[in-house]
Amino acid sequence: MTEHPWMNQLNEQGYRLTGARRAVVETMAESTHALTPIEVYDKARESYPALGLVTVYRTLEALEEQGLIQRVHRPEGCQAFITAPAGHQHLLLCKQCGQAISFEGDDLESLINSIARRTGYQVTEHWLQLFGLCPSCK
Amino acid sequence: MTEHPWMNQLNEQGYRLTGARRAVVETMAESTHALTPIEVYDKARESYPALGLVTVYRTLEALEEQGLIQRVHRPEGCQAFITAPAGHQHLLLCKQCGQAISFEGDDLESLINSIARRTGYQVTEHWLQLFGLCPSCK
DNA sequence: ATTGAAAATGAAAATGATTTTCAATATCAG
DNA sequence: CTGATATTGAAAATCATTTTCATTTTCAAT
Repeated sequence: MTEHPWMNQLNEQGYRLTGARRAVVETMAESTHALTPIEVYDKARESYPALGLVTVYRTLEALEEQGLIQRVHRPEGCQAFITAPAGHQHLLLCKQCGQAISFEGDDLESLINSIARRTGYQVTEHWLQLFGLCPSCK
Repeated sequence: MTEHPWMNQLNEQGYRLTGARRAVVETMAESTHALTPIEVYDKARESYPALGLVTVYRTLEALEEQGLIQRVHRPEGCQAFITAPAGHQHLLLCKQCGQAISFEGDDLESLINSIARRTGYQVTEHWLQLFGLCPSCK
C-alpha cells in the first residue's frame, strides 16, 4: 500500500501512521470544498467507521500545523464585531493590542477583475483583513 | 437626553428605544477594538447591570443588519478547512455550491505597502477571500 | 517474530458558546 | 392613561469544542 504524500510528511514529523489519520487525510486531500470538522467526520467514516470526532479535530490541527490545510472563513463564522465605517472598507488589526483601523481598498478592483477573467467566476464580494503591529506596539 | 445616532436609526426602523439597547450601542460605538458578545456583555453591564447576554446577541444582530457594525474574522475563529496550496495563495469560493479555488495575489504588495506607510502599522500578515459564482453555477 | 514504551484512539464527561422558550416587563401610539 | 405589542432576562435546550482517561495500536529495539 503506497501512502499519501501527506501521510509521509506527517510520518517524517514524528506522527505515527494510523487508519484514522489516513481516513481524515484522504477526505481532506480529495475535497474541493471547505469542510467543517463534522463534515470531515461524516465523510471519513464512510471508509473508516470506527473514527471518533475527537481524532478529526486532532488530525485537522496537525494538518494545519504542517501547512497542508488552511482555514476558510465563512460569513457567519466569527463572532467578533466592530463599528462599520461608511462605504466599503477593509480592516487592519494590531496583533498585540487588538486596536483596529479601517482603510479604503479600491486598488483591489484590477486584481479582482483579473481573477474573474482567469477563473470564469463572477466575483460578487470580497474580504480583506490585514494584521500587524500598530505604531505604539512595535 | 439626546440619543446616539445609532439609536435614532434603530428607532426609525421600528425598534424601540430601551436601556439595554442603549448600553450595547454605546459600548460598540465607543470601541476601537473588535469585541465578542461576552466582551460586549461585560463592558455594557458597567453602565446597565441588569443586561442579559441574550439581548447582547440580539442587539448585535440588529446592528449588523443595519450596517452599523461589521464582523471581524479572527485567526482561530472559523472551523472550516481546505487543502492549502504551496506558497501564499488566496481563496475564491462559490456561494452557490461551495467549490473553492485558489489564486496568487502578489498584486497586493503595493496596496499593503501604501497602507503601511499611511497608517504607521507594520503589516505582517493578510487574508483575502473572494466570493462569487463559479462558471457552472452562474 | 516478540516485546514494551510511547503515541494514538474513541467514549464519555466537561466546558463553553449560541439559540430557543417563556412569563414578566417596558415602550409608545392612540 | 391604557392596552397592544415589542422587548427583556432567566432558564433550559442545543450545539460545538476540549479534556480526561482507560484501552488499543504503532513501531523501534530486540
